[in-house]
Amino acid sequence: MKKIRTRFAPSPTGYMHIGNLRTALYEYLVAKGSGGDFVLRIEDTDQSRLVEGAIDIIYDTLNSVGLNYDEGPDKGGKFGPYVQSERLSIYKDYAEKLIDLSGAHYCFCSEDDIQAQRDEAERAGTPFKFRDPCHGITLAEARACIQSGQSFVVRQTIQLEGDKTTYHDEVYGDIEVDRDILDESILMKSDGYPTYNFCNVVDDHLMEITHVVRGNEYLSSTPKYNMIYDSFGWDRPSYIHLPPVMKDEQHKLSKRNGDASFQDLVAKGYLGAAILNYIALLGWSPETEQEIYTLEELTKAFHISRISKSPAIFDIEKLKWMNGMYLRAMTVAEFNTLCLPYYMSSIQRQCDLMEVSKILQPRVNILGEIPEMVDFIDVLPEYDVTMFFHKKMKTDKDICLRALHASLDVYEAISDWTSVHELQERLSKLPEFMQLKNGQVYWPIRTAVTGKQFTPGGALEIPYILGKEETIHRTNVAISKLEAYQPI
RNA sequence: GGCCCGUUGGAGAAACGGUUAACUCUCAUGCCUUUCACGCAUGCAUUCACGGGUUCGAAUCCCGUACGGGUCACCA
Repeated sequence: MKKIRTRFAPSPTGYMHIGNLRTALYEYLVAKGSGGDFVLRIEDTDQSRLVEGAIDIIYDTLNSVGLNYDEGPDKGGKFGPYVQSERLSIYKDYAEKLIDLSGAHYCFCSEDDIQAQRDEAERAGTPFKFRDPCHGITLAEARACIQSGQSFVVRQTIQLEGDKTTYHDEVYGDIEVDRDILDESILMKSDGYPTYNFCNVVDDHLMEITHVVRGNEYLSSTPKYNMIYDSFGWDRPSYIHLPPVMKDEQHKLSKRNGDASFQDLVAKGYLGAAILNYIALLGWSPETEQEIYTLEELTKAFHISRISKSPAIFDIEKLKWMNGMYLRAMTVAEFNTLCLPYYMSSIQRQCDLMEVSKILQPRVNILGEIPEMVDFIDVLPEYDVTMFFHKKMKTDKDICLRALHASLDVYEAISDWTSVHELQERLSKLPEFMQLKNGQVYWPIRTAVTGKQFTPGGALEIPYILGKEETIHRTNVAISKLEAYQPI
C-alpha cells in the first residue's frame, strides 16, 4: 500500500483559529497513524488577503503543539517549493496543459460582463448560471488576443455528458452531485495567480498527497476537482471531509466573528496540549472511555471511521475542565514554572512562590485566573467584619477574638519563619489546646489574614506565605475590627 | 431558490435491528474538609426532531416533513 501523505494548507491571513488547528490535527493523525507524511503548504495565492506575520503564527502554533510536519517551507522536502506564490510557473504550465486536454479554456469576459448576465437573470427571475460566451473562441483566436495584451482568465470547462457525478468520501460516504450545477470556475486569475480550485489539485497531485482532509464546505465542489484529476489522468485522492466546529447551533467558529483563536486561548492561560486534546474530541470519538490523550496516544487511537458527520459546538467549559486536569497532572515544580509569569505581574511581596503554587495547583483551571486568586497576598482587601461569623463553623465574636489572640501568640513565638513546618505544627495544635473545633480556630485566622471569603489555601498555609510581620499586622487589624463590632 | 450535508439530555457523545439508551463536561444534592477548590458518591433523556412505513422487534433500515448548516466569488 502507498504511503499515506496528508497536507495542512492554510492561507496566511491572520491568526490560527480553532477550526483550522483541528483540521491540521486530523491531517497529522491520519498521516501519522500509519507512519505517513504530514506536509505543510502555504496557500498564499490571494495577494489581497495576505497578512504580515501570519506565516510565523502558523509555524509557531504547529511547533508549540507538536504537530511536526515532515516537509514545509522552512523544512524543505523533495516536493518544494511549499509556498504557492513560488510555484506560479508550475500552475501556468499545467493550466496550458489542461486547456490542451479541453479541461479548461481561456475566458475574456470582464466582471461587468458577468454582472450583466447576473442582472438579467435577476430581472427575468431565473436562477443565475454563468454562460461563458468564450466557449466559442478557438484556441488560435484566444492566443492572438492574449498576444495583443488582452486581459484573460482560465476557466474550467465542464463537460456535460452524464447528468450525475459521484465520489466517495471517507466520512460522508458516497456523494452524488448533478453535473449541470457545477460552475466553470476560474482556475487562473487575470493577475497570473491560480485559484484554490486549481493549485489545490495540482499541488496535491505533485506532492503525492493521498488523503485530502478539509472542512465539509468543500463537499459539493469536490466533483469539480475530480474532473481536473480525471482530465490529467491523475489518480484521485481519498477524501476526508470534516464536520464544522461551531460556536453555537447556527454559527461556525470563525475569526470573522472574533471568536477565540489558539493564541487567544494560550494568552488566557490554556495549555497548548490541553487545547489540542480537547479539539481532537470535537468531531471524533474514541473507542474507549479515555478522554485525556497525549498526541502520541491520539495518534494510536485515532480512526477515520470514528469521525462524526454532524457539527460540534466548541464548549469552553469542558476545555476549562480539561485544562485543569492537565495542570493537576503536573509536578508542583512544573506547575510553578508555568505560574511564574503570572506571579510576576500580580505578586510584589517577597514570598515562597513554590508554596503559593502548592496551594494553587488543585484549584486553578486556567492560568489566567491566578492574579485574581492571589490578589490578597499584596494587599489586604477591605472586608466586612461579619465575614468572621460562619454558621457551619460556629464562630462568634468571642471565639474569633480568642482564636486570633492565640494565633498571635503562636506567631510571636516563632523565631524561624523561613520554614513552613514549625508554624504549621504549632498552628495545628491550637484547636485541641483551646478545646475548639478546627473550623472555629482556622476560619477566623484565614479570614483575618486574607480578608476574602474564598482563597486558595487556608489558615495553615497563608500566614507562612505572607511573612511574620504582615501576618501579625493583619491579625491586629482583624482584632480591632472585631472589638469594635456590636452584634445587633 | 437549486443542489449537498446534518438532527441522540444544556455541551461533546456511545450504540452499528434485540436487556433498565454507555461515558465525559455542566448542573443539583450529599460526603470529605479551616473557606473555596480538588477528590468521592448519588441524581438529571419513560426516550433518540416530527410523521408514516418495513420488522416478532427500530435511536438504529426506507419514505416524507420540519429545523439547522454548507455551496452557488478573479476567497480559500
